[in-house]
Amino acid sequence: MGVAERKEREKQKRKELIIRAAEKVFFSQGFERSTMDDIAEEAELSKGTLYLYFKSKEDLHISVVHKVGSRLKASMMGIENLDEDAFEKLVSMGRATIEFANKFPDQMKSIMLLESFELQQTSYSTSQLKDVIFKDSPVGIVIRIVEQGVKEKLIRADIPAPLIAHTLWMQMLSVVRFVSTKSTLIKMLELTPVQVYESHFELVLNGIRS
Amino acid sequence: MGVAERKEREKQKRKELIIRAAEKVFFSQGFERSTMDDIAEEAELSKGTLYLYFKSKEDLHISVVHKVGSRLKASMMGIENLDEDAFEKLVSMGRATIEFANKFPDQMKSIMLLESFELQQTSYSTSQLKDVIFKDSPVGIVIRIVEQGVKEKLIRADIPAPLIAHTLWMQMLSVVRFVSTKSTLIKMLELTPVQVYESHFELVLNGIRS
DNA sequence: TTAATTAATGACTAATAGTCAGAAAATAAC
DNA sequence: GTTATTTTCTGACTATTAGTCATTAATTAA
Repeated sequence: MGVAERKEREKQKRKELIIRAAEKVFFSQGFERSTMDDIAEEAELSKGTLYLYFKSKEDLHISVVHKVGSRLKASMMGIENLDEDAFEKLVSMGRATIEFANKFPDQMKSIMLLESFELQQTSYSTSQLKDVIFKDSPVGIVIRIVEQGVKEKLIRADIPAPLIAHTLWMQMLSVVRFVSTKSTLIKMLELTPVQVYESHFELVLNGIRS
Repeated sequence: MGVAERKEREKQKRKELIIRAAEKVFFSQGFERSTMDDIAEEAELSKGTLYLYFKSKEDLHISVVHKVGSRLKASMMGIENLDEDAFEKLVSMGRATIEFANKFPDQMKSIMLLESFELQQTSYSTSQLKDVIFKDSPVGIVIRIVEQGVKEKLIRADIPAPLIAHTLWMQMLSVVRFVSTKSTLIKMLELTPVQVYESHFELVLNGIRS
């Protein structure tokens, strides 16, 4: 009798529904401004019900950001299989990230916020940790591209590939953060975001060249 | 008659007193957990008085973080005048930052948070902006060191020095953030924080070498 | 000494995250 | 088909706390 299974599926559906409603509310009003009542109304459920599926507003927020993160990752999945060398792929991934940040600035900010916070407070087992890091974040892809680059003798082999990959990803996030938070400064320096990004690629790729 | 001046000084003193009290409370309980009543009690003032000096909890928070930021900067002031070449100075500044982050992890986190947020929401005039960026953040020092490096022909001249400097500083913050938020991951990769930092210096300085 | 100005207070309001006893709906038992 | 049991949902309620403001106290000027 598949009743339990169906209920399980329905539960998951409700959860998704709530996440969708919360995403809508969070990104239209901002996290702080959004109340659980707003989200409940958007989801056409009562507030109490939200707490059956998420233990707190913060918990719901994390689910939303995870969802956004996996969307960014999805937008990059194609790049790994292109017929390009490692450097070209890394630049393509960078450009995809920039494009995402331009199209969905708030979503990008939330991803960066997640990357800054999550692991310090939550405690995962080692195996769960792998999932968390590699499921939503694009860093898993970057690692494989760096490994490809080491094989191609394009990227230096004296530093472990995963470390290079994480460094690249952090640096990518930091330049996106810079452009989005310091745009006034960039104008003041008589630069454009494009110049900042291009210099970033130039500096960073020069650093990892073998 | 210097009454107005004395009063002005006393006002400033009160403000400092409140900032000190708030710093104590914020860093012992965390920002979210700290209530304005806690801070008022620590400052031996009533809550209403806090609002005579700061327009909101967030405003007070920003003042506290600015103070912490200028302390980090102060700990670096000496380096600029050492008898070292630009690369050595940059590494020294990096190490000073790491040391600060190890000694005062919460304070460092708050600085990183400030660097992510501030400018997007507040609106300064161009001249004020310069102050905000260069008064508390160590980036002003980094710019001068990079300029020295360009003169010494150690650092590439094809990218504007301020842009290189900002990139370096962002990257420094991002590696500190990485080490502090992803320590479990670093262990998983069988690495140590020291290795992560050393690779960072190696990659980054290699990138800017002329 | 009195008037006027400035600073400080803390009881009060408004907003909202999270709870929980009871209602409603779905499922199982007979 | 009816009743009992389990699951899901509800929204009124509580607790907390940021921020306000009428009142009081202290300081300065007249």
